[in-house]
Amino acid sequence: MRERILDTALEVFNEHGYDKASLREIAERLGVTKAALYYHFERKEDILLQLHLRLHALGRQALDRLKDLDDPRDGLAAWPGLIDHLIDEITNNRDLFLLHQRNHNAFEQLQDTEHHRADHDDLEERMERLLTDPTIPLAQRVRMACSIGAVMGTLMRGSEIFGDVPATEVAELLRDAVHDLMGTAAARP
Amino acid sequence: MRERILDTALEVFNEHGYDKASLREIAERLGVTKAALYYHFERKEDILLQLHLRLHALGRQALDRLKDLDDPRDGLAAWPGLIDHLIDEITNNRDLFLLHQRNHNAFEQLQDTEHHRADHDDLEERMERLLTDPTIPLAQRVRMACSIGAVMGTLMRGSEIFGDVPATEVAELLRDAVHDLMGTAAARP
DNA sequence: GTCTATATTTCGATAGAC
DNA sequence: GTCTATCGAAATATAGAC
Repeated sequence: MRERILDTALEVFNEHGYDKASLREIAERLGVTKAALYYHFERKEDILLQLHLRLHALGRQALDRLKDLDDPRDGLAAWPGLIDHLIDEITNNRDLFLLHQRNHNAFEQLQDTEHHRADHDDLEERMERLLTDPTIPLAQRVRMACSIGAVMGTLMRGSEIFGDVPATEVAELLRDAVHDLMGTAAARP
Repeated sequence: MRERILDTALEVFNEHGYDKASLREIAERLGVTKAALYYHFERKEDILLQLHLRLHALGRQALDRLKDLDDPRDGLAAWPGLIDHLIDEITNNRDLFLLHQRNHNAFEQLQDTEHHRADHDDLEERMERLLTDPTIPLAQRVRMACSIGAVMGTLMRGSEIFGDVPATEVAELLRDAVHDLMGTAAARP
């Protein structure tokens, strides 16, 4: 039941935005009442938190692979694999990524109240640490940020723009584009 | 005074998100009361609408330039100029773009209630029309979407990641990156 | 144009029965 | 685990004086 609530909440949150989405509507879609939700989650915020953890789990393994490299600069070699992974994950979990992107403020305020800051080692912070790593040339870091933005920006609104094109075809073109984007970076100082 | 309200509202909206931002806080920062705001704007929604129009004005001229081309495929030649323009506009109006990106749902619900759909010819719709234009090869359209995502994604979180780097330097690297991204696209079928 | 009230609504959250 | 009923808070919005 917890999972059913989370699935439905994800739907409603994406339709109205987290703030304007009401627990009443979530409950109604599940055929129960508001109070029933409070048996499974203490606060509305906790529902969002669990969805955040879903998202976090998706990225953890990918970033762990990068982290285990001895030399952070080897990250460049691992980058294409990371991007491929990202493309797959966004394609398979677009709702989750959409929620995160379009409710940025809600997720930010989540971290303020978050009690378990110690263990959860936020996904975005790790990405930020990577993009600010001074041992990586600035030009490359900019291109890393570009590639992430390109993948996100293209796939997020994917269904509206490239909705009539097979997802695998878009993914392929996307990989090509990012390849060109990162490829020439190594040739520069 | 209207402009002062809009400026302050933009600040508060970006700090707490549109939904959680209260008119009380906006009024307090201006040293007036809530009721005073209602003399200048009929509803909270109208404040957001005016900020939307500010954003819309920024993009209109750029897209108009593209629109006036006889052959839509000439858009490819004009694309680098459009991207340069976009980079400048985001750099000079980051708060406005941030508001739009991080409160997507609020802006969506804005259009539902919007009375003046006729004239306002939404910026996003025009961009979407361009990216779905079937006379442009799919590979190029994907790269157009990529370049927009790259610019947005990099500059939006710019102050947090590349905050210690001069904006002009980031912009320069960004232009290079987008150039490589679009450059090789022409060489493909 | 700005103020002091106050009306109205909606939502998150709780208490206690079943 | 789910229900009915209700509380309390907060926000948008309005009425009318100055």
